[in-house]
Amino acid sequence: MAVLDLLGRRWALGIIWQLRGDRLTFRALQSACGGVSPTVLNQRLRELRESGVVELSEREGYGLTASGHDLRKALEPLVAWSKRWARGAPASRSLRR
Amino acid sequence: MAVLDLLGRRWALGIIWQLRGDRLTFRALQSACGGVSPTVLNQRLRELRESGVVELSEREGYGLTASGHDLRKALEPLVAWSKRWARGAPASRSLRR
DNA sequence: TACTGATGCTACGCTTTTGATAGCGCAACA
DNA sequence: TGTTGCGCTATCAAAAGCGTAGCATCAGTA
Repeated sequence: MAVLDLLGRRWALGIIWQLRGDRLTFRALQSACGGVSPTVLNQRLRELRESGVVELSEREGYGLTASGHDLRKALEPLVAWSKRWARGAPASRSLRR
Repeated sequence: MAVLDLLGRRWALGIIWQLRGDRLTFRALQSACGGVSPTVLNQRLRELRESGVVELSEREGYGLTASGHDLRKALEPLVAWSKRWARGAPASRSLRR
């Protein structure tokens, strides 16, 4: 299941989720993701671009490809679940780092 | 989006996916995930248990909770997407480590 | 009473990944 | 000619992950 390898890296899911609406510049994306280090952001973006999920246009910045939008749609049940989960399990959010 | 933090760690999605059917013992789960080190597996399992997604029964090993099964269902569109993606983008699977 | 095998899990040392910060090269603009 | 914003890289420290070995416990068995 290669997709779990692609998406099971830190920020990968978040990046896709942040790009669900308008296109974002590198720096906008960086701050939207809570200040990821540019090293990792760039690495993730490279992987996602090589996977055909994310694309960069010079004018408008980063955005999802058609395939990426499909992926974002496939993520929606997950987000719906997470909302239910956040409501139902308030003690569970304390993951120490 | 705390769920992306929980699930955006290595093996987290895979563990949930492996538990979709029967319950598995620690070691069975370990080999089902391609030989994850017990250190990481145990840490992920602890996080997932604290989040109420996975549970351990002494008799039958690890399995999903009701919430965990919901999550697994929410993951199905993602798996469907990944199959399409694997078919359509054969050049994309080469993520260097 | 050992002995055997399976369980969940920890300890250790090392590699890889991620993080924080600074800054480069470039282009548009004033 | 400076300034601003862009994508992105360099560097180094910290955190996460990995591989291996092994512990403690319990059930079955001889």
